[in-house]
Amino acid sequence: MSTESANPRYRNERSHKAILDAALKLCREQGFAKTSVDAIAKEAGVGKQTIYRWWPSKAAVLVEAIDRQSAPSPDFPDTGDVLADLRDQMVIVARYFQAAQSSTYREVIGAAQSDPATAQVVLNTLVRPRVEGCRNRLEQARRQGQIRADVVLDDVIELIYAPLYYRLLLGTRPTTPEQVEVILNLAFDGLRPR
Amino acid sequence: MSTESANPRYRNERSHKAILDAALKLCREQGFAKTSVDAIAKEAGVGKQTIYRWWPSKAAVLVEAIDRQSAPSPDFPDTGDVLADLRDQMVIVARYFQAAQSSTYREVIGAAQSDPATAQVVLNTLVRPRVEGCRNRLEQARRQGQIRADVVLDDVIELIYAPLYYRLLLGTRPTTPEQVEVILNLAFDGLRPR
Amino acid sequence: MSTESANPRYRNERSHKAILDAALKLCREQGFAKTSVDAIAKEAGVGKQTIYRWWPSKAAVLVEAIDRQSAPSPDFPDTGDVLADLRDQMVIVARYFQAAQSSTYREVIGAAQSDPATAQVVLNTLVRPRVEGCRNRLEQARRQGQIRADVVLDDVIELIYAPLYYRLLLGTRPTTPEQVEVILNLAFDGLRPR
Amino acid sequence: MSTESANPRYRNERSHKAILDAALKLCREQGFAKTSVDAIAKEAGVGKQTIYRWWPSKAAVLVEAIDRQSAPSPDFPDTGDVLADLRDQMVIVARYFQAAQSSTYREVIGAAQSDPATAQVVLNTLVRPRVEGCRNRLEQARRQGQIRADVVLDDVIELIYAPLYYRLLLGTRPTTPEQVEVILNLAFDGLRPR
DNA sequence: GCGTAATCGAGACGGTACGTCCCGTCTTAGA
DNA sequence: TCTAAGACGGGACGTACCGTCTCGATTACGC
Repeated sequence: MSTESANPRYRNERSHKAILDAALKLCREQGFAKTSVDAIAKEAGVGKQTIYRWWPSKAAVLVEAIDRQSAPSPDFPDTGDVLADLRDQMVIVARYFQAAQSSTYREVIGAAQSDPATAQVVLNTLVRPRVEGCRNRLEQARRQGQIRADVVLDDVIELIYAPLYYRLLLGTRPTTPEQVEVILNLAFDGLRPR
Repeated sequence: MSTESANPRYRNERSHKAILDAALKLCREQGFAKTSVDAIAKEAGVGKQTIYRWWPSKAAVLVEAIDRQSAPSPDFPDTGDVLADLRDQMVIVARYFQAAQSSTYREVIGAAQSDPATAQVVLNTLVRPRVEGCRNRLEQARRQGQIRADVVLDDVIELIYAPLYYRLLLGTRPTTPEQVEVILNLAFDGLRPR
Repeated sequence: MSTESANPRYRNERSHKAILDAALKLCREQGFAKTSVDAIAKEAGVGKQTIYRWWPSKAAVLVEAIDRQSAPSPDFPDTGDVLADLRDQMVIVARYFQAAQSSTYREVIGAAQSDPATAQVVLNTLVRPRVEGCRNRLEQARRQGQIRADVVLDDVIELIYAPLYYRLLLGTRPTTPEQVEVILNLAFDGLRPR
Repeated sequence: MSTESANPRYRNERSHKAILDAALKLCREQGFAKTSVDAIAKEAGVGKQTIYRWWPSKAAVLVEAIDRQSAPSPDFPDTGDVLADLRDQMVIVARYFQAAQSSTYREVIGAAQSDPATAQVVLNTLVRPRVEGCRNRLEQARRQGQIRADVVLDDVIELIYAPLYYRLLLGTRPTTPEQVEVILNLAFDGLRPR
């Protein structure tokens, strides 16, 4: 880990951008695991130290790059119909998980399993802000009586988003827009026979 | 990858067991990522070649070890009450995910994100057999009218197990028996206000 | 190498002194090889650029520092007895070579083996002026008939001083006042049996 | 430094030879200081670890290479005339010091100034065996009355060889066959006027 | 005493090399 | 004949310094 002082006053923005771009490009071409910090530095025309000065690990670089340039926006639609809004947003996520670029995201989450620092930054940078957006939207829906009043919203979020992550990370089946329909159907109407 | 012929006729069972034990022990002590094949071989008192002869990677060793000695059994209880049986089994899973030993499982799933071969073996050895047990139990429940007739069972399985994996792999909150209650409540009764 | 104009008019004497002191101090504490320019700059409370502005290399800094503050004076005693004067001066050198501080001198000569610029500055700053003093003294001695008339003085200087450097740089034996006696005895009387 | 066990039983002689050759070649081409261990490994078609397994440093590799393939033999001629034998052997040394290949030797001695381990290996491998040969020859000469009976032989060796090293390492003048004549003349006949 | 220009401390930068770790394969000697 | 031990070629790691550069801030000179 770096022992640098890293005063952001002196940060070179050109290099910063070049590193994020190079990291994403190399991961797209050969995967996160086969992308070395050396290679990112070389591709970005940057010294390796410059990477270690500003990020604690390769994974941290990619979390930032994914957050800025790859992952779906944390903004949540609001048309008044929570079911429709959830469907729209989840379909975006499902399509992102299906797309080639999501494999970097997948690998970064993989790396987080062995490195608490990476897990933190994944959670805080990639997951939390997007959960936040969803929670706000659900809060309003609950106020408007579109969902049960007695639920804990984070439980709801997990219930409907977790199946997408499950497929992404366990690779059981691809995530599809149809899956989103199924999830929302089951989640809203329940499993109990009527 | 090994190019050995690996005739199981010559397989030394003492070494086989020693390798699985050593692998689990070292992962418990220092994590999967910091456990090298060299170290497993040394700990098991075995040549490195012996490991590569029978498994394609460190992860594959641990998949087998976890399946045999660590993960919850694929057998599913059947008391006639599907909700109670699900709860019982899911609580076992939740407790396993909370326990220290699950971190090896977690890291192996992490490693699978960057290695399709590992992903395959995780899916086939660890996930599928346990999903199978659950699917059989749900099938009977559906026949008995305890859950809706129109659901696809794998979708149901994902709906209720995915939140446990979500917490395990994203680290949002610990998995607890209480979470199991919440999940089953939401999943069976639905989010829609009555 | 610096491309600065480095007009000495603007030279900050406080910094100049601080750099020489810091360099010597760090070399004393941890050796020349482990002393980095960064460390000298930090120790001296000076920017790195300030060092590179006035010296072409770390070695050059230390040559100046040694010349000013560490090495024996280039002045040569003259009592009329050349043998006694040589002995006195050589004993000073021998003692200096034995002292801890000489290890910086030793390492600088070592660095000069790989860098012609350093070799030049060592020769011109540290060696030549001291050889000069010795040559003048020998010249007078020869005029007074205290040594053979047909010798080339630089050959004599090498003959008697080289053994001290030999021990210093090859580390065969420590340089001692006794060694000085032996050298002068052999050099003046010759090896041939009488 | 290596923590390997380095059991010579398993040493690959082809690699051993390739490393020594590559090291000498690169030092000849670009100097010892600019020759990196990486470069030697690449040139030799060898992993870097294989170098660190058998030698503690780049300098140690070159000491062995120089001893085997570059430096004058430790064998000392014996024609019965010690002065002639010394002259012959010293001329070989003087010529070696003048030749381009000696610059590697020079730089290795330079590196030894900053690293006691290298100093040891230079002394034991390169210097001592050659001094030994000379001492034996001088011993015989003394027995035969060709040199004074009261001298310590190592002092004599230093007296006559040190000037060659002095010129080599301080770079005052090139070492030449003529210098050898001068040294022997001064050393045998002494500085005192007759 | 004022404006300009060079120096100053600080430290980021593109690079090179370091010495270590581990990979997966190959070799050796001995049971 | 198979195994443990471990050497091998190779690649990546994270660190230490190199010598240059870019910042504002300070300092010293000539007008």
